[in-house]
Amino acid sequence: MEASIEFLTKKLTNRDIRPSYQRIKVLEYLYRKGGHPTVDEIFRALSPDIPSLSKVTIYNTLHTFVEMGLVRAIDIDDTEMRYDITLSNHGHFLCEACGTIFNFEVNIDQIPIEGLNQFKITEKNVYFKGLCPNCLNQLSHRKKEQK
Amino acid sequence: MEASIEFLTKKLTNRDIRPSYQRIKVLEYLYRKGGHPTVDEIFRALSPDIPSLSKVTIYNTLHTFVEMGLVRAIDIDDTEMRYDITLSNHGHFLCEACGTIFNFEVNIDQIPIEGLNQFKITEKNVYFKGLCPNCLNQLSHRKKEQK
DNA sequence: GTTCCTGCAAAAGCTTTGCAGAAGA
DNA sequence: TCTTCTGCAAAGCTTTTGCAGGAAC
Repeated sequence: MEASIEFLTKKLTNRDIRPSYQRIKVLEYLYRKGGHPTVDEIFRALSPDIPSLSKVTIYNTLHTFVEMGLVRAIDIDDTEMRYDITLSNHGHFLCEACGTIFNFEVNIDQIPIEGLNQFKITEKNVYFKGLCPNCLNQLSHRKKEQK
Repeated sequence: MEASIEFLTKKLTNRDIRPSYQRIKVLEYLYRKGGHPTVDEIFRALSPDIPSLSKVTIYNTLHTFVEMGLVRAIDIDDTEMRYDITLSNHGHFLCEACGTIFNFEVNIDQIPIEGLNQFKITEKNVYFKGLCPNCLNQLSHRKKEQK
C-alpha cells in the first residue's frame, strides 16, 4: 500500500493530528504491514529504528488515531487490544489456534435486527471465532499421523 | 426466572459440573439477576452471604461454566469480561454513557458473509455501541436547559 | 482414599497516570 | 513563547498461578 511521507502527513493533518515523527512511523507501519497489530507488535517493529521510542507513545498515538477516526480499535483478543487501518465495514475472524485475525466481508448495515429502535448506534462489530484453513489442515494431518 | 436449588443443581450436574455451594450461588445469581454481570459485580453481591468467598473462585467458576457451555463470556467492555446466562443467539448493545449492556435480536446465522468458506466457525458475535434511549433523553434535556 | 475445589498470597500482563524535558507552531 | 508531544517511572486493574487446607464422592 502506498505510504510516502507526504501521503502519511496528509492523512494526519486531514484529521487535525500533528505529524510528529513517531506518529508518522506508527501510521506507516499500519499501512505497510496491514493486519491487526497489537501495541507490542508495533513497538517491537519500530523500536530498532527509533531507539528512544516508548510504548507509552504508541498507546498515546493509537488513542489519538482512534479518537480522530483514523484507525479502528478491535477488542477481539482476550488480552490485548488490536488496531486496524481498514475502515470499511468488515467482520473479524479470530483463529483460536494461531491467533491470527482475518477480515471477511459482511454488510453490517443489512443485518436484520430487532429491539434497537430507540437506540443511537455509533459502532457495529461482527466477530467470529474458530479455526483458519491452515490450522484445520495441520490438525487433520496430525490425526492421520496418529493412525 | 426460576432458580430453585434443585433446578440449579440439575443444571450443573447435566454439564458434569460438581454442584458445590459456591457454584450454585454463582449460577443462582446469574439466573436471578440476569443481565451481563462482571466478576466484581458477582463477588460483591455474594460476598455478604459467603464471607469466605474469594474472587478467584468466581473466576474459576465462570471459566468452568463457559468451558462447559453453561454461560457465554462477553468481551464487549474494554476492561472487564462479562458473563451471560442467555445462550440463544442474540446481539449485544453497549451504551457508552451508562455502561449498560442490552440484548437485541439478530439472526446471526442468516448474516450474509463472504470469505470464510474454508474456515471452521465455532462462535459468532455481534455487538454494537452507542447510546441507549435513557441516556439519549438525558442528553437532550441537558441541551434544552442550556438554551 | 483419592480426586477435585476453595481461597490466600503473590505474580503477571496490559494500560493509564504524573511529571519533566523536548519538540513543534 | 506557549502549547503539545514524548518517554521514564510508577501505579492501577483485571486476571492468572502456586500451593495448602478442605470438601466432595
